[in-house]
This record gives sequence, structure tokens and C-alpha cells, in this order.
Amino acid sequence: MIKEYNPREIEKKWQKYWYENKIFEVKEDPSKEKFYALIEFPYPSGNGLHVGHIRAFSSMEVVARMKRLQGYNVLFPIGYDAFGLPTENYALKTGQHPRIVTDNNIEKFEQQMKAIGYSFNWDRTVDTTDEKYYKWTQWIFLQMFKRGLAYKSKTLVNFCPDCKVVLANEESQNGVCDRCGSEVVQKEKDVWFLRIRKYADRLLKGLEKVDYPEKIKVEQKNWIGKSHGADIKFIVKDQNQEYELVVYTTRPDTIYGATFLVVAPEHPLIEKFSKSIKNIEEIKDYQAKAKLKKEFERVHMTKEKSGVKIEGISAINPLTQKEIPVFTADYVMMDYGTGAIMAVPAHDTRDYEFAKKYGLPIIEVIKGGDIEKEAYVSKEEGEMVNSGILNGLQVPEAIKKIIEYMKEKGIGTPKTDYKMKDWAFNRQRYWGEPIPIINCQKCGQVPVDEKELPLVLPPIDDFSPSEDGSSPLAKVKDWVNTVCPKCGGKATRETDTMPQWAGSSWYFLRYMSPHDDNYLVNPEAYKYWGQVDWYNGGMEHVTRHLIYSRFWNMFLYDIGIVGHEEPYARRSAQGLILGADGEKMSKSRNNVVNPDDVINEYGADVLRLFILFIGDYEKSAPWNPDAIKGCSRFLNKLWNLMNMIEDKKAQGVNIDLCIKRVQDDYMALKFNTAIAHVMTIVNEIYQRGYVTKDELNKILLIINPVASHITSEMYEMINNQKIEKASWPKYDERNLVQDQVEIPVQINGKLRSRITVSTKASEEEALDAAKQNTKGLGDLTIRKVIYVPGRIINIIAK
RNA sequence: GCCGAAGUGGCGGAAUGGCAGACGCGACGGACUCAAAAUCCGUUGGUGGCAACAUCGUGUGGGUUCAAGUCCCACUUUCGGCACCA
Repeated sequence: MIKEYNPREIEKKWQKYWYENKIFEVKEDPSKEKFYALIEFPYPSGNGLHVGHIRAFSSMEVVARMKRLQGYNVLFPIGYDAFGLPTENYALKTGQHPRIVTDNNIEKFEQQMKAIGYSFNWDRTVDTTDEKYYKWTQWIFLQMFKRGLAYKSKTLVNFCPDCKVVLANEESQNGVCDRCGSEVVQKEKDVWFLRIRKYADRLLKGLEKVDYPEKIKVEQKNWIGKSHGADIKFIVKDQNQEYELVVYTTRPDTIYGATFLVVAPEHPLIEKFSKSIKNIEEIKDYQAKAKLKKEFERVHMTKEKSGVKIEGISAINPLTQKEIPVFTADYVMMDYGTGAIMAVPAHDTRDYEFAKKYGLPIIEVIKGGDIEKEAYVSKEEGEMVNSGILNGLQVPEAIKKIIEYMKEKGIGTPKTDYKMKDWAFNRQRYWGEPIPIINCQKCGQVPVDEKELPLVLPPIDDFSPSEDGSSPLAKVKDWVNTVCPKCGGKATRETDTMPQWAGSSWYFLRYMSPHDDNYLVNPEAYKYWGQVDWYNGGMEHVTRHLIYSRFWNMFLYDIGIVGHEEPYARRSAQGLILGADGEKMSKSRNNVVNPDDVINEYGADVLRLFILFIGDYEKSAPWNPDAIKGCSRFLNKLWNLMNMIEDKKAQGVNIDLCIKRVQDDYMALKFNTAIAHVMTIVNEIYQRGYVTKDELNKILLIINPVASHITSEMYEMINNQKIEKASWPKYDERNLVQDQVEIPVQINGKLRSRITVSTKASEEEALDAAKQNTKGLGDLTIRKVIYVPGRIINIIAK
């Protein structure tokens, strides 16, 4: 009898063996094919590892371990995305330096991940807050700056009065701060931007050549939000002067129906005509109100449109030459298009609503709807009417024709626009990469000399941000005051730091040569590892992080640092793990599961097995504590197979089919069914009563990526050899299909009996077998037989 | 409002158009035990029947097909994303 399965003992033993002997560390090795498996590196929060992390990491862990057994040289690195607000806030609260907090958290994460037995390349660990790392983050920023891709600009920004931080649009969705939940206000600030819009088209185009789930591609496309339209010039005038106002529209075909113009409250037109606007007080009042309105309200005020007519000026519709009024309304946004629109109430829902409220004319120019009831907005169907030169055309032709016409007459030009805005690249906090720019009164913005990088965060005692929203760094006078690298005169340092998305935008490159201080990524190392083969992470990162890092990689491609325009060949995303109550895990709901508890009670292998068995990997699934027992039972059963080894003929159990299914399922992210197949074959072996050594070895190898410790121990006990020295079992194609199979016999589509026939049996043979085994079939008149060998026989009869 | 994904036992979930419910949990019955836990064995979609078996069954309504959870149309509910983007 074999000793009992003791996860605690064997897991410690194998973790020690793996990590002390550096079993998973890799070097560039041209004799082997490489495979680069990447997981989103964690933010080392004080809460430690979450079960969600474990689900996210375990998929690539399985792929990495399988690929290694298949002979690949596998890069499977780990690191920490450690800059960020929670750490700084915690440091503030507890009076510790963020460096200390970060180091402690990282240590805890590392210890937890090692207790799970992950096969990461620990020697390649990176930390975005390490000077040696962020030197290169700053370097990339400088390259962008030098090429005009980083610029400072005054804009209205979302400001969190609680965190005292300017937030990116993405961090203030629904008008509340992502971090603390307080309401965001609008504030004018001079901040850094990266020109990601310049890459919008390439970011769209690149999606065609990568293997991402359709869902992710769609989200990215929506995020980029490309639209085709035209800029059209309208003459706006008062008694004395004329002004060319450019509006942006995706529907130039409807221009004959434009019965008024609307400009955003911030639009410069109002300033321009301020003297001749009769109701300027009313307008200013409206502007002030609009500014106060937080984004949240602006978005949710859909019920009721508001606006003010600008008295004293009017516009000329360039096609009808009719004079039309000009309004300002906050349903038009300054930061999209040109901040001004031509309103076509008959064919735009918002304009329709506005026209109804203010009693403006609604002119139908496309037949097909009922404009008494609602706007008709179809861009595909309808015949143009009341539209001069466009009359009688269908909408798509009308769009083409009017654009040609306007180009000719100099009224308008075709234009493409994007919803995606330039990336607000700044934080007014301490715990981030300092932006390496020096402000000189004479020379303007001067980049820090590259030889001076990294520009290190100065030591500081007071991390609290200033009331005015400027960074704590602004208080460190002897750091801020410096000399201009260009003219040697007095100058001051930029005190903003970079957002958390910076360090995570290129970390996958650093893993290739993490200790090389001469290169961002060593060219030789890059040549070998190249593109990430498979990147897994959360759905919540597929727009921001994934787009940002694709953008940085494209930029690095453009300046010759990397050789692939797209960083990730394949991307996948795990579903959420919900609490046992089916709700999102949260402290307030008190449904958070601590992975340490599971390891202590059942062991790491059970945790790994369970988290992958829990359900469809890409969908969310509730944590079911009872189901863990099933996984524990299975591993016990697997262990006890060692008592059943006999030198007999391996028959009645199809190990080849099992191998194929498991490896296919691993690569298709179907871990739950992969595990089920192994459970099934173990059950079949128990039924049969014995297992051959060869069968058991194969089973151990195919489940090793999931349950790594127990299989390592068993393999050693049986073969007196380490499992990683073995290779992935090959299946015999010929054994995938059994010769004799039981197939259903249907009569008129209803199951009536089953017969066992050869998969090669002819229709006559199958029909004969069916007749012998199916009561009453002989009495029927057969009209038609559908026979799918090895599958089914369906007899249509009367 | 727009885009996307999904509705299958008591539960998590399986099913290249071909035996619906694999695998696991739970439940029930049994073995072991003084007893319980653990473990092992068996049963387990509903209804009827002692049984062989019959019959109904994948959100709702229709359709295509010899055959539909799977394909098509309409509806409905849930979840996720975007959202006054001109």
C-alpha cells in the first residue's frame, strides 16, 4: 500500500525544489522554439492575492506547463504594476513611505504565488516603481515628446475634490471618481497629453491581424469610435461682420434640412460676437450653468434638452442660402467634432427633441419615416426630397454627391473623426514616474538629458496633495528648482507624475531582458522572444490598458525598438469569480474568499484544479465552497491509482482520445471540460479495476499543468525520475475512433433502440442490425433511411 | 437608446445539426462504524408504470430539416460594454 496523499507535505517539497533549483528559468535558446505566455501583472495591493488573480494566472500557467512538456522554451514572467493611488493613500494613512508599503505588498504577493506553485520566471520579476525600470518609462516619454506626441494643453479636466487629482475620462465614468467614489467636478488645468489619436487608424487596422475574441475587438472599435463625415462651413454674421463657422456632421446629405445651428457653450464663437449678442447676459448665465454641471448630469440629462438662442446673430445655410438661427446648448460637446453642429431635426433624434421644445421648423429631406412622430435617422434607406440637387437620390448616393459638390464649391471637406480623445497623461500625486521635463522661462519645455535618467522621485515626508490640486512634488523646492539643460538658466521641474497606465504599457518588453541597463529591451533578446504569443487578462482592461500598450508598442515599432507592430498575437480574458451569493466579491458584501484558507484546508493543487473546473473560463462563475470537495476527492482518487498498477493489457479505456481532448481543450481555454475528461478516464479505470504504468504516466502528464505538485510526486514515486524530464504524451490517431460503436436507432426521428455496429458498416448492415434489435420495425413500410456511420440511423417509415 | 453575450436539472455546468443533461456538487439508498465524520458502492430531469417501457422536456411563439439546445425570423428576460459622439 502506498502512503496517504498529504498535500501539505508534497507541495512544500516541490515548491522548494522548483524555486531553489530554478527549474522554470529560461535563456534564449535558438535550438528550441519559443513560447511567450503573459498574464497581466498584478497591482500589489495590501489585500494580497484575490481568487480572481488565481483564475487569471492559472490559465497561462496551464498553457506554459503544457508547452514546456511539449518541448517549447517558455517565457512566463511575473512582475508588479506598483505605482498608484491605493498604495499612496495607504502610506498617507499609516505614515509609512510608499516604497516600504510597496515592498511589503510585493513580498506578500510573491509568497502567496509561490504557495500556489506557479511556474513563473522569478528571476525576471519586474517592478514598475524600480528606478531601473521607470528609467525606461521616462525614456519612452521623452522619445514621444521629441516627436511631438506629448504636449501640454489647457483643458477642462475631471477633478476629484477628494483625491485632489485630475482624472482621465476613463477614471471618472458616470461622473464619480473610480478610486474613491466622490463626485467629479470640472476644472481648468494645464496638463500633459499623448497624441494617441494620431494612432487611431492604425489601432483599428491592427485588430485585423491579431487573434482577439470578437467581443474585445468590438469594444476597442467602439472605444476608438471612428466616424466618417464632413466639415461644412456656415457663414455666421451680425450687422457688421461675418465669421466662418465650421460644423462637423456625418450626414452631409441632410444639409437641406438644417434649420438651425448649435454650438457648445464653450465655443469661441460666443466670445467673438459678444458685443453684438443682445442676450449676452442670458448666454453667460447658461455658460456658467453648463460649466458647473458635472459630466454625470450632462450625460444623464437626456430627458430634457436645454439651450439658449443667440440673439443678434444668424447663419446662412450654404445650400439653401436661407438665414437660420444659432443656438448654444450643452448637448453639443466642445471636444468632439468642431464643437458646433448643423441641426437637422427631421433626421436626428436630439435635434428633433430640441426643435420640438423650442418650436423650430422641421423639414423632411428623406422620405421613409413619419416626422410628425419622430426623427427618421436611417443612413441606408430613403429617397431625398426638398433637397435641390439631391432630389430623387437614395441616401448613400446623396452622401457621395453632396460631398463632391461641396468640395467643388469650397463649402465643405470630408473628414474622419474619433470618439477617442488624446490620453491625459498626468497625475498630481507622488507615487508615480516623474515626468522628465524642465520648464525654462527662456527655452520653454526642455527634456531632461537622457543620460540623467532615471529622474528619481525625491525623498519626501508629506505626500498629501495640495489644495489647488498640484502634486506633492511641488513642495520639494530643492528638487523643483534646477537649471535649464539648454541655456543653463534658472528653471523648474515638471511636478506632475505619470498615470498608472504608463508603466504597464511596455512591461512585456522588459521581461525579455529585465537586467539589461543599456537597453529598454535587448535587441538579441527581442529577436528571440519577439511577440507575446498569448496574453490573458481581465475584460476591464481591454479598452484602456490594452489600447494604451498597443499604442506604445506601435510607437516603439516606429522608432525601431521593436519588430512587431502588434505586441500580442493572441489575447483572452477570464470571467469574474463571484461570491457564493452570486454577487461580485466585495468587502462590504462580506463574500470575499481568501485563497490562503483554501490552500490551508485542501492544498494548492485543489485550489488550482477547482478554480479551473468552476465553469466556462470566459464567463463569470460563483464560488461554490461545496464543489471544492469534489476536486479534493478527485486528487485522492488519482493518488490511489498507484495502488492499482498492474502489468496487464491496456484495453477498454481510450487514453489516446483523452490526451487529444485535454490538449485541445487547454488551448481553447476549456479547462473545465479538460479536467472533466481526466476525471472520466480515472472513473473508467476504477471501473476496470487496474491501471497500466504507461496509462498512469500519461494521465499524470496531461493533468500536470493543472495539479502540478501531486503529479510531480507521483511521477517520481513511480518512475524514480522528475516529471519535467518527460515529454507530453503523443496520441495514436488510429485509436481516436473506436471500431465498434453503439449508435441510436430512430424511427421517424424518435429514439427506439440502440445497436452496436462497426463505424465502417454499410447502410444495409446497419439497417439489418436495426431490424433485429428494434421491436415492430419489421412490420413497417420503410420509405427512407438516413444513416450517418458511427453516429445515427434514422428510419422514416409508416 | 445603440452594440455585444447569454437563458439547459435542486446548483456549477457538458453537448462538429445526430442518444440532451458529460464531469462535479447536492440529495436519496447502501457498506464500513458502538455512533458520527471521512471514505467507498449504487440511484438521481419531470410524469405514469412492479417492470420492460411510454410520455413530456433546453426562456416564449413561429419556421427550415429525416433530425434543432444548436440554423432562420419575431418576442422576452438577464448580464456586460458604450452612451446627447452630431
